[in-house]
Parts: sequence; C-alpha cells; structure tokens
Amino acid sequence: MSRSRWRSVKEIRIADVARLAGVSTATVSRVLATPEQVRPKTHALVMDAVRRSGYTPNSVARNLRTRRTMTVLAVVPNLANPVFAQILRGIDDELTQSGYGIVIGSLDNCQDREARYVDLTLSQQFDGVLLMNGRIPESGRRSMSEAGVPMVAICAAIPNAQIPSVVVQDREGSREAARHLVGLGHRRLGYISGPTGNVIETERFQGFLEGAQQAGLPRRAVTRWEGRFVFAAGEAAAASFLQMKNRPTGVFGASDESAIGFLKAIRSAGLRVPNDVSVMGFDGIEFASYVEPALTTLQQPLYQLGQAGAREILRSMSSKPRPSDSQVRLPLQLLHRGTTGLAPSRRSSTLK
Amino acid sequence: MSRSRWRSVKEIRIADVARLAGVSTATVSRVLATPEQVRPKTHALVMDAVRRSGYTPNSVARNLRTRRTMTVLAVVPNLANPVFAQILRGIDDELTQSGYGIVIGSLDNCQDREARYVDLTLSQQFDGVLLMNGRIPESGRRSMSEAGVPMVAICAAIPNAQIPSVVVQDREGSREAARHLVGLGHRRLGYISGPTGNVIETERFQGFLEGAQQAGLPRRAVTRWEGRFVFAAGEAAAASFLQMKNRPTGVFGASDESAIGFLKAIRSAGLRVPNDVSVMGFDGIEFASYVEPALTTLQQPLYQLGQAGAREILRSMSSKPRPSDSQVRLPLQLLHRGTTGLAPSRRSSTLK
DNA sequence: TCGATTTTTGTAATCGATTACATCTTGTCA
DNA sequence: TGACAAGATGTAATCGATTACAAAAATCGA
Repeated sequence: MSRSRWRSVKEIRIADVARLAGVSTATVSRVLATPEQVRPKTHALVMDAVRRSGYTPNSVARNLRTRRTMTVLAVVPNLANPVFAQILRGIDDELTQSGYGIVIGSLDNCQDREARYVDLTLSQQFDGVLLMNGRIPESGRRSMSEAGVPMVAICAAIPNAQIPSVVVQDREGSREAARHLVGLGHRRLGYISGPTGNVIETERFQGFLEGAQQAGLPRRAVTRWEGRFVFAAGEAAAASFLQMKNRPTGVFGASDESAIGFLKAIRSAGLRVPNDVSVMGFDGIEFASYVEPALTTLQQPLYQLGQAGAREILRSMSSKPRPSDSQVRLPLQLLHRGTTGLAPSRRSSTLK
Repeated sequence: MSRSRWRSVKEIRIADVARLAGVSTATVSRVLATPEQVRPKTHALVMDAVRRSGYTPNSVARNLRTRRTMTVLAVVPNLANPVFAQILRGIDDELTQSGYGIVIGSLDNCQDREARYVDLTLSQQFDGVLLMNGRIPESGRRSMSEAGVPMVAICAAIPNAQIPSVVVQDREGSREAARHLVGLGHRRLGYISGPTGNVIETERFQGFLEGAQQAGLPRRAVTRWEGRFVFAAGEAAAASFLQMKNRPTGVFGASDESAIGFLKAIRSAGLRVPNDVSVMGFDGIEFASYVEPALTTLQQPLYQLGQAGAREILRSMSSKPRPSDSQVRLPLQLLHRGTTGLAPSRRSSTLK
C-alpha cells in the first residue's frame, strides 16, 4: 500500500505542479531553473506545490530538450586496478562540483568492450568523454570521435590525436628510477614491462633506458621482461629472473602490482630484499606500503590527475574554441622505502 | 575540417534516414527495433540509408518515449576497495548481456553523497538500483525508495526493508574463522571490527563470537577492536594490541585490508606470524595472497555475487509480481594460507 | 493618471524518437 | 477473378520537459 503511494508520487509531471500552483508549466520550469526571473510570490507558490507533490523533474525529458545530459563518460582499462579507482575519485569530486555526473566505462582489459561505449557516445548519451586507456575507442568501422563530443585523455596521452591530455612525467620518473638504482651501485638492471605497444609502457621503458644510459650503463645491462600491469606479470618475470645465471640486482616494475608480484615470488624463492635484490615499483598505490618491506616506488598524484582531467573536460565542454592538444604533465614523487638498498657488491665492500 | 564533418554526422536524425530511404520514420524505427515486422526489401533499403548516413538513434529521445533508460544504478560505499571492483565486474558482465548499462555511484565512504543518487533516481534516470551500502540512500526528507524503482541489495542486506538481497554467509564464515583459530589452539582471540552499526559488521561479529563460544571459549576471551574495513583500522588495532599484557594469539580482521594493516604493524613491531600470532582476514582480495606470509582468509565469491545480484535486478525489472524479500546467501571458502598456525602454547609442547 | 518601459507570465513549438491506429499492399483461396 | 485476411507502411500523437515569442502586468516618470 505504501508501495502504491510511492508509485503515484513517481507520476507527478510538471503539468501537475503547474495546475496545483495555478500557474503555467513555463513558470514552474523557470522557478526551478532561473528563480531570479520569477516574482518572489509566485516562486513561493510554486515551491510549495513542488514540495506538496514531491515533484522531481524528469531528467530524460530535460536532456532531450536541452540537448545535453550533464554526464561525462570515463573510460578505464579496468576497475580492479586501484590506480584508476583513485583517479576516478578525483574526477568524480571535480565533476560533481560543477553539476555533472559521471558514467564509468570499464573495458575490463578487453578491447572489444570498446564497442559498447562507442555506441553510447554516438547516441548522444554524454557531453564529454575522459579516456584513460590511451586510445580512442572504436567499434567496427566507427570511432568514438565521430560523435563530435569533447574528449580528454588522462593518464595516457593518445598518439596522433588532437586531444588534450593530463598525464604524469612517466619518462622522467622512470629515468629517475634507473638512476636511483644505479646510484645504489646496481650494475645489472631488470625491467618488468607493461603491455607492449601501450603508450605508458613505451614512455616508462624509454625513460628507464635513458636513465640507465645516463648513469653509464650499457644497453645490455638492462633486461626487459615482457609483462602487464598486474601481479601475475611480476611473478612471471621472477620465474625468468630466477633461472638467470647472472641476475640483475636492481629490478624496476612498470607498475606497483608487477613489482609486488615479483617481490613475492623472489622472496618465496629465498632471496632477501633489498639485501640480494632491490625492487622498485611505479604508481604509489596504497598496497605498496603494506608489503614487506614497503615498496620503493614512484608515486603518482592520482587524485589530482583525475581532478585536472575533469577540469580540462569541463573547459572543453563549455567554451567552443580550444587549443585541443594541450598537455599537462604532473610530477611524480620517489618514495624511498624498504625494497631498495645498496647493491650486494657495494654493500659487502662497505661492510668490510 | 574533418572536425566539421564529424559534427555533421552527429546531426543525423531518424527523419533524415527516412527521407534518404524514401520511407516514413515509423518504418525506420521498426527496421531498427523489430526487423521481422518489415519486408526484406524495405529492410535492406533502410539499412543502406542508415549506413550511408552513419545514423545512430538518439537514446535520450528513445528513453523519453519508452519511459525506460536501460540503465541500472549501482551504489557502492567506495571504489578504492577491490571488493567492490570485483562485484561490479560481475554486475557489469551480467547486465551488459541483457542490454543494460550500469552507472556506478560511489559514496566514497561519505553518507551525504547519497543525496546525489537519490536525486538521479527520483528523476527517472534508472530502471533499477543495486545497493551495496546496506541502506537505502536518502536526501533530506526524501528516500530513494520513493522513486518506485526496483531495488536489490548486494553484499549487505537492508534491515527492515522489503528488498531482495544477495549476500554471503557472513555469520557462518566468521563462525568458521573462530573455530579455525581455536582449533589451532588459540585461547585468546582478537577481532578487528568493521564500522559499528554496519549490517555486515554485525553479522560477522556475531558469527565470530558464536564460533568462539561453540569452541568452548568464554566471551571475555575475545577482544574486539573498533575499526573499519581499511588498512588503517588494522594498524590502529595493532597499536592497541601491542600494549596489552595478555595478548590474543589469534586475530581475525573483519576485512582483508584491516587484517593486512594489522599484520604489517605487528611484524614491524618484531612479532612473527604465525609463530607468535595468527592472523586471518575476510574477503579474499587478490592482494591478500601477496603479503608475507600469504593471508589466511575467507574468500567471497565476489564476481558471482555481482552476477547474482544483477540477475535478481533483471528479474525485478521485468516481471511485476515479486516476492520482494527473497534472500540468496552464497557460501564462503576458507583459504588456509600462511598467517595462521598452531598457537604458541600448543606448538612448543608439540616440539618438545 | 497616462503612456512608455520593464518584468513577469502564458501559449505553443520543440527536442527525436516510438507506437496506436488507419490505410494501403499483398497473398490466399474459393 | 474477387473477397477477405494478413502483412507492411504511413500519419500523427506522445513521452515531459525547455524556451522563443507574445501577451499581460507591474513599474516608473511626468
């Protein structure tokens, strides 16, 4: 019975409120959208009717008429990765402040899921799109860009596209990581990669190589293990690492998860960190400080990344003329924690 | 310039396609929605026009006319917790299969964020709502239930509400956890709680007490530390734990994160796990197997939980008559890993 | 108090689809 | 071949808001 009451409440339309208040629908609409355009007396009248009836405007109708949905799509590679959870928090907070909503589209690491979001975007569901997967989603012969909706790339810039991006200093960070390891005396380095071809991966690997080189290491001093940004990739790299004769003593994971997977695997094999091997990650996720020892890593300003991206898309959605290829690059912070230390060679000589 | 071409593509309406194909808008609509109702020749004609023009129906207009959005809202306490990420994957997969979309509404552990989702729901944005926060969101004097939209609770049942729920056997699981610890010889137990008042927390704590009692322990053998389902709660509990004179030897965290926080903190304090203290968690998140030692925990079938919840809401949205208070309870699995072992007392006698 | 100006309100068109109903084809069978 | 049913298509109403434009009311100065 209370059930049916709710139902009835749900059916209130603007016309009902207008009748109740003795005004036209136009006036009701104005009271709700532009109160300053209506006489205080009328305003009170209408607001009272709104309250009495429990009216809430139908946003679908409004969206149709105004041709905007006040909603932004955020495409992420996956939801399980806490990196994106943090970025999304920043986006959400920022967009909410401006009255926008956010729809999260997870690709679940599966490229054919792009189709769905292409369709939704093409069907005018969103006023803007935030891309965190480093590419413009497509479906068959159709691309999301056909929708003519503003887009902004976060986390990973999109090559060959005139799209503003908000990213971190991946290259510089990885360079610093390599230098950090070499500075500790490590002469043979390992690199656990992200997915080959991925923009971020490319940047980080290049940076790492550059850093090693700048620190005086030859290219062959760096071993690269093919991986992805997940725990399992680190474990796989460890398997390969363990059966090397001349093992690297400093290993850098292109993500915290892969570094943690590596860490776990080599410790299970009896190696000590950082005494035998130093390990570094990239991301600065919360987990990273709960492994043992706490993971040395490059911390991304994830929340701020999301905020900045959101501000960028808000700008794109408001003003028409845009540079449309601006790029913001936020700095990283090297968190020197427990998994990195002096190289065994250096350490023993020190101890002697 | 290509820009303007996209723009123009975007403006195609059903009337344009109809003109191009030389039929009425009704026919175009039917070709797209109910192809069997249209002659093959006409069908081909229209499809060709659709392809040539790059037409995609405007879903906002469609939603208005059909009075459904084919979208479900999923309210989660927060996004950072991987538990919800996994549940959401299950939901997403299942809903997508049925042509539904999902909007994720994160409360970010902040109750006043409920208002936003209440408004969206009241404004007819969703055909159904999945609640994972154990309560029906409200905003001022308005409740989400007024929208008259089907709702299903996942993860945490909602007390005193006629809402179907899909949960796990929290109570039975925690009971088993307590028995497991006592079975290993632990006579003093610790319990790191979730937020007091939370449905899940209540279930788990009751279960834990019951288990301890059934195993022959008096109530006072169980110490409860007030906490939340996050790392920091475990660390706080550890601080309290460390300054007890007669410490528990078996500690159960109501979440993996709190257990991991505890683990980290007591190991930093020099205690050995499981030799000095056994630790258990609840959730079975991926990270739990990467700490050292791997965390013994109760694994939730998170993905399946999401799937089941999605199926339930799909049912609620299709058929009108519903039991509306059915409850599905999925079983947990005790993963016996490295953080639990014989109690010190028991172990030393064994070794002797 | 009157007319001009400004504010407030109302009427009706509009957003872009779906769909009830009417109309026109096509097909079947005597 | 013609009558009738079944099938395909078209016309126009509809979903529920916003808003351009017109009309009415309030304000103001002389």
